Amino acid sequence: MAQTSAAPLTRRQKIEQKEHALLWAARQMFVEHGYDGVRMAALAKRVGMSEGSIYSYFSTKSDLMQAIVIDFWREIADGARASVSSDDPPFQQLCDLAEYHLATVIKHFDFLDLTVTLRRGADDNIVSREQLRAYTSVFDDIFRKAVDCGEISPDVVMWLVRDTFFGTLEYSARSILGRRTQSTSDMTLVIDNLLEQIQKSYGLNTNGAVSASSLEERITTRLESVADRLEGAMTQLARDSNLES
Amino acid sequence: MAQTSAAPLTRRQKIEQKEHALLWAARQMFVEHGYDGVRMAALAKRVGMSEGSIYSYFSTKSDLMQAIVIDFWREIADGARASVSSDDPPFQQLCDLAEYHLATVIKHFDFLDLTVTLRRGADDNIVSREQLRAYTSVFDDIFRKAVDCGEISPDVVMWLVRDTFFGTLEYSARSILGRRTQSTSDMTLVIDNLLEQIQKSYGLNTNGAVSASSLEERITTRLESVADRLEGAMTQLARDSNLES
Amino acid sequence: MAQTSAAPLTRRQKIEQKEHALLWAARQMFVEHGYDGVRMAALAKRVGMSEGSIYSYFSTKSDLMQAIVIDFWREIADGARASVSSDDPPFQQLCDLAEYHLATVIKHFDFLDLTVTLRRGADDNIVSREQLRAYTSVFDDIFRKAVDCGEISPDVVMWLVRDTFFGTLEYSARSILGRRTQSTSDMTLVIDNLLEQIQKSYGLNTNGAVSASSLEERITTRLESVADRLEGAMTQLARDSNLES
Amino acid sequence: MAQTSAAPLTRRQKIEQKEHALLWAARQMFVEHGYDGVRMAALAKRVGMSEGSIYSYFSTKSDLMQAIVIDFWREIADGARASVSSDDPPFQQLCDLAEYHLATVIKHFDFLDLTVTLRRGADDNIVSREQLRAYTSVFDDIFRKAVDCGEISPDVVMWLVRDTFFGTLEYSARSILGRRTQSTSDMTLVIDNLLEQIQKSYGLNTNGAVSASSLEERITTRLESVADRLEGAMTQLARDSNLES
DNA sequence: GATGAATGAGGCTTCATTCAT
DNA sequence: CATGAATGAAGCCTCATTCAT
Repeated sequence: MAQTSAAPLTRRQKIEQKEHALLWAARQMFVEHGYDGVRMAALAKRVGMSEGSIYSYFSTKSDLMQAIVIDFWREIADGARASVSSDDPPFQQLCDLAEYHLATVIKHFDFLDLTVTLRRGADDNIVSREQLRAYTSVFDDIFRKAVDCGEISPDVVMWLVRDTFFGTLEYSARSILGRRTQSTSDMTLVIDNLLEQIQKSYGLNTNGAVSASSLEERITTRLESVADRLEGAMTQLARDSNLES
Repeated sequence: MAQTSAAPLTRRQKIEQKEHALLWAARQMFVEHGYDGVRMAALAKRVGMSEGSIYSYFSTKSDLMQAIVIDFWREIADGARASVSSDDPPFQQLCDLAEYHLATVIKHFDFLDLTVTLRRGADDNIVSREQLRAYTSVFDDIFRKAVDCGEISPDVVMWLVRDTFFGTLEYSARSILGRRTQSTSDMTLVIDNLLEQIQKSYGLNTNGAVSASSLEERITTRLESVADRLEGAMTQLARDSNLES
Repeated sequence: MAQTSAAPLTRRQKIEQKEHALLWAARQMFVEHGYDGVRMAALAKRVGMSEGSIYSYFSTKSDLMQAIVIDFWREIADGARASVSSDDPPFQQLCDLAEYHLATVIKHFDFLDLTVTLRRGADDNIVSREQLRAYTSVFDDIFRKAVDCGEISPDVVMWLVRDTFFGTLEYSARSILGRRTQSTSDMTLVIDNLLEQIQKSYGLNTNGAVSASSLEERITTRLESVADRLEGAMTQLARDSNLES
Repeated sequence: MAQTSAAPLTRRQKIEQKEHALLWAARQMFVEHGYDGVRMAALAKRVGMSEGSIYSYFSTKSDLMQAIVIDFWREIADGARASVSSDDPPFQQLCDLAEYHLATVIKHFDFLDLTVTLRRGADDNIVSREQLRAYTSVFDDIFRKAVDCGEISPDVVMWLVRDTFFGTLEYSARSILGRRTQSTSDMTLVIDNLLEQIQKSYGLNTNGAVSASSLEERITTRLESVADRLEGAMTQLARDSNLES
């Protein structure tokens, strides 16, 4: 805003602009033709650069891809966070997140597919697990809040629900895309069904079976949470040690 | 019949034997290095054939891959069918199927991943959707029986449950594999949780058999899981430390 | 005739029969697909032999081709000799030979072309010059007789006439084949023209026999030719118009 | 302009220079070893490029060959036109053309042979008939002029003479090359003989036999010429009609 | 003898990356 | 700094010929 319309910020800005164009064009091409289906020469022509220039932005085809993927995940992670309003009750937030996730997976299916494809790049792991974790943490935060609010029983194992949540949505997305026509009502159906299930199975306000969980149960749950933290700490420790070498 | 057990079945049998060996070796290599990562020359050397010979069995690298995938799906579809005994009540069958599926997905994760990768093979669709349908039909059959038996409400939309079923299991498999160590108790946890959810959400008799599983039993399972993970993390830590030397 | 109908002359005869079938099938395939376009495997299937068997008749693909070519040349050389009756005056014989040659070149053009192709087989000269000489000797014999008879001046250089003779006919064949439609009157035209030229240029008796052919006869021939060509052009035009639909 | 004569014309010129070298080297090798006998690797080494570089000039081995052939025909067609001086009487021009053609065919015999070989390239017609027509048109032009000048009888069918002309020369070239030694006197002999024949058979100024052609003869000839034009017009019409679709 | 599976040496072509201009 | 021609290492596949059965 401090910048008047005609003021050309040569240098840095121009460069970032080009990098952006490059990333965007590359992303489209990768989705369309697959990683191996894109030739650097074709990409260069598409963005109006020379092949050599691309290499001044990203030193490798694989690097370029990685940058795209990172951007993508940051983008949809932000979207996920934005899709829920922290004022709503956690359950509503979960519902919003589900809606966002399903819609996103369907919209960017090809790209996600490509992403998966590249988790197998033998030599160089283009897509890391970190990016995924950043995304799922949105769910985790809401979930923990739900527990705090008493909407969900504290002895529910989070990862079980998380896996059900994302697993069901992802598979449903594939299933929906497999059909001839994608009706939004199918999406609504999936989300309602999923949330209802979670509500019935783990919710507190219903007089469900889970509420009968005994004291012992709670004890083990706590133990588990301790184990979680311990494990996390240890893993971190191990990783740090490795990186030093 | 004129031929005793140990007799050499010249000609045809020998060839089938070789084809089998070829398929097997190729499968291993594809899983290990990915489709594009496998060079026909390397494969030839691995099975002890010449490059040219491979082409008398499969006229194309892509053909070979396709044969492998078809075999694989037939194999696990058969396994799925065999994993359930039709005498059991449908819910038990679903439980058995879940167990089989989760175990299978975990065991053959790399291969399945590869399979997904190839669904994007632009020009030639190496992996068809038919094979998948043949597999999921096992679930459908059981589900329908469950409805007939009155174990599941007749107004439940089958594909919703199917997507939840496979989606949860698949994602859980990824999640489990993502951890340093795979404990069988985690798998049990996932399956119990899934089935319980289905039971609660779609079952007709609320006081179902599964929920009757004794509290002690479940506590034990949880404890085992916690112990497993701690142990795993520690082992991993130790191993990592060693690598530094 | 020494051989009764049902008497199977096993061994030698059967073999020669097979060799004949092989040569014939190979010839057809070579003409159709060119030397390099024929795979020994395909040939084997076509004649109903195994690949290995072929090699017991001809130790090399190139050998096989050579045998075919030799047979071919012997065949048409015999045909050439048969096309002229030694009772006729030499000039008439030359005329018959020309007719035979032009017809033969047109009929077997593809094969002759193939033959030429192989004269360039760098390492192994599949088609030798001997075969050609055996063929052209038919011309030479007649020519010499013509000189002896006094029909042709003794101081004419034979090879000059021979080259004119075969050269004109071969090129004309190409030229005729290049047209949309092949009319026989074109062939007659070419032959008459050629012989008349030879007559005029090298003949001794100016008022030779050929020139004695009645005027009416020649006019008729010309008219036929004109009609043929007009008809051909029209047919072609009609056909082309149809293709537009 | 700022660039002196000897200055290096970087970029484009250098490339064209390389392309030229490539074409030339390839031509030599193709003539020497035949189309299939030339390996791209060997060619690359010969011109001092890398294999890959060749493909940035010609996207295919076949393309390369085609370019060579086109160049060749343009070259000799130009040569043919240059070999005759339009000031000379047509007959002299024909004589010069014959000399040029015979010398050219002998000089480039191997290449022409190769050219013929490739007219049979099953899938892709490497050598088109157009190129040949462009060449023979030189003859046609002179011939028509000769008719106009009254050197040749107007009722002579042009293609008959054309076929005799080129056919005789080509065959003679083969014949001369077949001999141990190529004497120029043989070439002179062939040309003199050919021209004399044409002179005697079709020339007007001699009191040859042709001049005796009766009135009827002339009538048919005229008819023929009419047919020629009609045919030409029709063919053209047909071609045009097709191109419209 | 007949068979046809096996061989294995290349052939053409592609393409990420570099580097002289 | 940008350019884009050059590189060159493989990759997949073909096919005449052999030889164990």
